[in-house]
Amino acid sequence: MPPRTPQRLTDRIYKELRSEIITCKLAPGAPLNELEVARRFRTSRTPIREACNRLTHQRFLVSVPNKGHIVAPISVKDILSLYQLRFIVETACAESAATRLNRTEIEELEELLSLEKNPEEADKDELIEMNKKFHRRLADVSRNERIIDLVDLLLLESVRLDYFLMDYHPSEWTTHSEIMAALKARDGARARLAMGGHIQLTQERMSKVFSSEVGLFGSLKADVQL
Amino acid sequence: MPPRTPQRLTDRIYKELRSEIITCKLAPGAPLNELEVARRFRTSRTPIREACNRLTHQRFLVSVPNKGHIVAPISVKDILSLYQLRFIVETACAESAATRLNRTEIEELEELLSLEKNPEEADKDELIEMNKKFHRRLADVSRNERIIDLVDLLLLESVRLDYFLMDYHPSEWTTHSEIMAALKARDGARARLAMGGHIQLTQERMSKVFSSEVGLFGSLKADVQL
DNA sequence: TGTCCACATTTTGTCGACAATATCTACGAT
DNA sequence: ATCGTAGATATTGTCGACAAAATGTGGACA
Repeated sequence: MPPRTPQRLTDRIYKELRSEIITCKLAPGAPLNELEVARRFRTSRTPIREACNRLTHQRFLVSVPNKGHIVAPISVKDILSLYQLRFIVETACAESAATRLNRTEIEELEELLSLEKNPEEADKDELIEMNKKFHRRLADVSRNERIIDLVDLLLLESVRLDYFLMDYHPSEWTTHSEIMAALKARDGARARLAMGGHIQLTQERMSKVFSSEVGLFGSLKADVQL
Repeated sequence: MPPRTPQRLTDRIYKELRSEIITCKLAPGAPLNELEVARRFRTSRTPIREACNRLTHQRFLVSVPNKGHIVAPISVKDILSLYQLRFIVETACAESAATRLNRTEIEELEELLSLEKNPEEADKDELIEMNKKFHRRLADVSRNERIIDLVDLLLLESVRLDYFLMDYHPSEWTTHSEIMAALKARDGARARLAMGGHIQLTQERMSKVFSSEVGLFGSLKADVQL
């Protein structure tokens, strides 16, 4: 039998739209017309609607009943709440991972991070992807599907921020070396602290860049709420 | 103008179905036929489908493409993962709430808990509702919509467990007095510990009752995975 | 000139029908 | 007798059309 060709339109469109939102090909705040999207994908509105519903519940879209959808705006408040939740969940993941990772898994993680040995000359898209995978794998060891799905979603939102701020982004890079060291030392408390520091640092840079650079542009100012 | 009469069918049906699942009027593992539900609500399948999609993404249903939906089964693994996530998120909420609650809010919480002064003679439904409100309000003070929505969802799932195990449930009641005391003392660390203990205790009781009592019934055994 | 109302337009919400897919059953070949 | 297969059946996936709601526009009237 063929591997996996037949997929639901809904799923295909969902992934496609989500990807466009994450990479900011669909800009934050941009309106999304169902009929228009349907024409673009050459389908009826039904699969579009289902995809939009999913995206709305995952905060990639904002929908007003009987009015329409817009791509979720980005605000400092939003950035803060996102990283606050990541802090809470991922520090817990890091702590438990420290005692549960086996040698092979640790080696895999380290190999993954080899990209950031010289972050200056690495491709930004690759760094973003690597970062996502690293955090994702730490969530994986929880073996808790709820946690994995949650972290996955939060990481996707973070990636969207990465793409959104990429142009303004100074090429600073928050490394994972301290987390890695704590994991190798099998030190849960230290891993928790390292992860907490990592996320907090990332959040501070993100919100700083966002409020200082992006806030200056009038067209985007509407999305900024203090 | 009238307050808010006109509501989307989708929303109405979503809430209705969710409520039936939570109260176990729709039993775990029971199949859900779209056409059947549509006939029951006297609508077309469209609003049903949208409601089912939402319920699936919130883990109230399990859907297999081109096959159908069943009400999400309950397993010990599931109970553990639910309470593990609640532990992570709600301990953080309790800690920050301890320093952020004002006097009025503390009084409101205490009044809410007056029901459990003598839990033996209280109505079980009321206790369940009270418990949900208490945890929900602690999440509220985070002022973080992501956290609030997440806790809300996890609480709804917990309530479903309450209803499911209600018949087998010994009338033990895990009080909130220690949490309340820590909040009144404005002691964040203590509130975190108290909340952690509270959730862990609840989880232990839940999974014990589930595996010992429910596991004995053949019709339900299929849902139990270790 | 400003306000209000009716109508036209646009967009989402719902519907019934049909297509695609999976499951079940009966029949036939070995 | 068993396995495989072809057709029948049931259920979900997709579609195009219509209904309902919200918004925009123009004119009548004070």
